[in-house]
Amino acid sequence: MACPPDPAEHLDDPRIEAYGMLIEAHNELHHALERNLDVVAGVPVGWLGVLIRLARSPEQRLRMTVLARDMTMSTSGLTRLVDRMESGGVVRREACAEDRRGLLAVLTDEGRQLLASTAPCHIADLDHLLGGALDPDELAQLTDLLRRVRDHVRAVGPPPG
Amino acid sequence: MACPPDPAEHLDDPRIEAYGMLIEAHNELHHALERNLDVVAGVPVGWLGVLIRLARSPEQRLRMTVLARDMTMSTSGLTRLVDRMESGGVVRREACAEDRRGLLAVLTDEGRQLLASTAPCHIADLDHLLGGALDPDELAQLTDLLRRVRDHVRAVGPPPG
DNA sequence: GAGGAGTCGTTGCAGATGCAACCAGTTCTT
DNA sequence: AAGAACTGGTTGCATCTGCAACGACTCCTC
Repeated sequence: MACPPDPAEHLDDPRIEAYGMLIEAHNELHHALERNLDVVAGVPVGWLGVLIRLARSPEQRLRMTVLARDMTMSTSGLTRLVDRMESGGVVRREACAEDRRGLLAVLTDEGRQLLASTAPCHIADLDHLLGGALDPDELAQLTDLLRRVRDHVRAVGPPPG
Repeated sequence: MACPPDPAEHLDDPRIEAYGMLIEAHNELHHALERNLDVVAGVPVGWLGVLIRLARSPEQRLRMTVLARDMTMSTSGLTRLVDRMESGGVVRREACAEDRRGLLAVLTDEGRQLLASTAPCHIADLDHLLGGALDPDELAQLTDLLRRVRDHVRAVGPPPG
């Protein structure tokens, strides 16, 4: 009930705490993965995200726009990322047959090779970091909760352009 | 069992999926909050993080280093962030009595005021975005799982410098 | 108490990101 | 079928970030 010296009135709100944890868990995990993967393979984690998504897609190719949405980044951000990866030879841009505006990011042989050589390391890191904290059931729970948050936010507000 | 055209062998690993969801939920939420808060108040979300942490601390002040750790960012990143916030008049740097190397980031009256005026909006956004996706029990579950991930990663690997 | 190792915070620098503006191509309207 | 409205992707620009290197200070060791 203090007045001037207590601006922390509603600041222990469970939603604020949840969001804080989301940021902190994300950042800690990101930094740890980035550092390790960079040391052993010299590959940024973002590249893996693209490589994995392409590898999972039919024909190992995806439209720039949908790849940007999948990566939850802006199209301009994805343009630069694909630029770098194309310079690195792991993806290639291909014209889109049905829509002459469109471009497809395509996994190259070199990209498949890079993915094959780094994925085991990435999974081992992830197992070390996530598997060490949560058992498989809890991990599945976490994934489910996060998916629902993601889907709801996507449904409510539009993504960045 | 395909050979050349199936690089997606172990790519549906639950740990990869969990990490992907963490990134996507984080990014979607971050963008949505940022856009809205920027429109209504012109304040970056990162500022709120600092303001909230300071407001919750005794004397509304925190050492730069511990603030950086709390924010899960590098000390150099925090230096610049506090620079900007100090220019904006919402925090102030104070010398540390016990350690003459150290500095304390201190919440100013203006900072308290900014927090008071933006926190309700922030909480409303969060309620809209998180509360719309998860009920209170699930939110608490999510927070708990994320906290365990954060703590484990922190314990295993050192933070960035 | 002198010297070396370690910590605190800042700065130069390079890299990555988003927004706004833009051109090319598509689709809707009339 | 012509023009308006829209979508897909790239670019200029500003911002934010982390790492490495640095000076200031502290603490431990001898």
